[in-house]
Amino acid sequence: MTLIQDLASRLSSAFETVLGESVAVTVVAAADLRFGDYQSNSAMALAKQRKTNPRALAEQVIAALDLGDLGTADIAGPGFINFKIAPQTFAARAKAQLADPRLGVPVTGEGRTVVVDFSAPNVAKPMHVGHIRSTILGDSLARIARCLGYGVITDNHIGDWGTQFGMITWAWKNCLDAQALEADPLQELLRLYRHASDSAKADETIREACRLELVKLQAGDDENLGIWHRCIELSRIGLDRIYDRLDVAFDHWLGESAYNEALAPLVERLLADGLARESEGAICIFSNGVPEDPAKDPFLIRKDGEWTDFPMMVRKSDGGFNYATTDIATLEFRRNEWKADAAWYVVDHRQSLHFQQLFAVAERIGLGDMDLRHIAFGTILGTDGKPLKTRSGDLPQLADVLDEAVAAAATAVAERSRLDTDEERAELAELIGISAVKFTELAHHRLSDYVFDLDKMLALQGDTAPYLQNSVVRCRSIFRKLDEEIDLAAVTPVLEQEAEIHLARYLARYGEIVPSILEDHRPNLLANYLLELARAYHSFYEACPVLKADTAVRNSRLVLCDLTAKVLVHGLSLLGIRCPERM
RNA sequence: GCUCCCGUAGUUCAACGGAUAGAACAAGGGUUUCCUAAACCUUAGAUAGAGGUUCGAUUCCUCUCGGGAGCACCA
Repeated sequence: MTLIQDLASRLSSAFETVLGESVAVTVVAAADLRFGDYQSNSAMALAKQRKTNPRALAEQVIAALDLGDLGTADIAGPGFINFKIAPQTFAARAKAQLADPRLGVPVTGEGRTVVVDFSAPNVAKPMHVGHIRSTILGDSLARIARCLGYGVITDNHIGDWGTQFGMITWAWKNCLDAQALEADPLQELLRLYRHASDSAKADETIREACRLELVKLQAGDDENLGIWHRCIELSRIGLDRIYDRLDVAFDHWLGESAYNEALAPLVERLLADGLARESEGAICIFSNGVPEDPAKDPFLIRKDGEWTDFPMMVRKSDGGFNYATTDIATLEFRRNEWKADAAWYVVDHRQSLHFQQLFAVAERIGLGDMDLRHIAFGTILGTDGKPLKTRSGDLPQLADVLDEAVAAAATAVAERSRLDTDEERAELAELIGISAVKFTELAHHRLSDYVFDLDKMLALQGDTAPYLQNSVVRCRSIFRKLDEEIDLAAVTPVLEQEAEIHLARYLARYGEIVPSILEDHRPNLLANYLLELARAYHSFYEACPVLKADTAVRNSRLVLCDLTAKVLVHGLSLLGIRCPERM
């Protein structure tokens, strides 16, 4: 049980005693430590409902409140109830936390299966910087959900069946450079794609030719399927290399092509059930009048002063399917085959309208009980403040960006690392460079745009991954210098210095932070927490010598060091970031 | 035109409707015979504007201004 849960439960009993009925109460970590460690606004909220005086209610509640030896409570302002936790409570918590493999993180997702759909690059095009967000964010959310006990299925729903394959196939047939393909397959595929894309843009007949290649592929044409297989195979090599470096793995790679067989029957069924109908030669799903407010209806749009249909198209007039069809089929598969209770789509915010439609369709086809989330994120901007554009083709490739990050980290390592061998240093540079990129992503609010600025990303001080990693290294270093075996599990810390209490206070919050991330799918809350914890540790480290202290104090502080290292390592692992032993 | 997202220190970011808006970078001043200075301590600096709801608003509502995105055969 976390401190918040403990306090809330005791407070709830006190309210029940006073009011004669059970009521919901809230307790949150105090924003300002001068007021205590935790606070509750419930007296104000409940007094308002009952039209009584909030301070008077709070006083009655505090009189009825049994905090045991947790700490003390008092009233402030218009009726805040502030809790001050006793140092020995924090000490006992630290001891218990150290003995707990979960470090105090509760299990909140047991029995629930969630599919996390993220990364999903288009095959045959190298990943570019724009793919960082979905990949890193999705991986972290999957790790966090797994930690909380959810059954997690990660699925890389790659774009391996869409329009770009028509283009690539056309270019493959018309201007493949076999030697270049041999030498550097990924670059040749990219060249083919760019060539076709540019040509199609400029020339109507080429656009049509590409479209026909796609139709042939989707109809099962042998030659086109052969080319397709070859492209997938080659692309996988490049993708795997990047996922390896990023330490990202998927349970499944069920791309759009995996659902090809399901699409035609799906559309027939939608037609038969009256959920879709023909329009201008295409098959579409229209508004069914729910919700009543047309502005909230994803199938309506305002045009020339009136609300007009904005249907979801499931079959094009040429008979081809588009990704709306695939997404519906994919969702059904995830429910039927994987028994998923939830699906989280970690996808660019620009697709929010599409997901509103998809989720509305899910309701209509009987999947309304699924918890479907579009976990949207903002745009990565260039240093000019404008979005990096996908179509232009001149986006920095992800692999190059990672190389640059590692190179910059290598410079820093060369200047300040205490590691001896070149091998260790190279390994550290790789770790720090990748960590810096990941942490930059995860420390931001997912909906905000951010400027992709390598220099800032790699400023290896302040609010960065190396700052956190360095805290762990400092913890570990102490234990390397310790020349005796101590059974820390037997030690009950005694907290006297403010820096010790402050550190213990933050350690106790870990179990409260991790579940809260999934309330709005925001790993940046964890990133912020870890920075605060690391700051508390660094301050403690400066103020409280460990190894030179008397035995009892030393052992007490060793518990804090060990627990800090464990929480930081665990928290960083939920962000997909590893820690070095030394740096 | 309509819909959605976003406007917080010079810069990059925080803040379930809570109290005196919190960090980092940059700027100024300090700290190392002492466990890793990728650190610590310290000074200065911000809610775009106007209304409204509320005991209480950066947060919710309305409008204005500014930035971005989306608007059926692309994904």
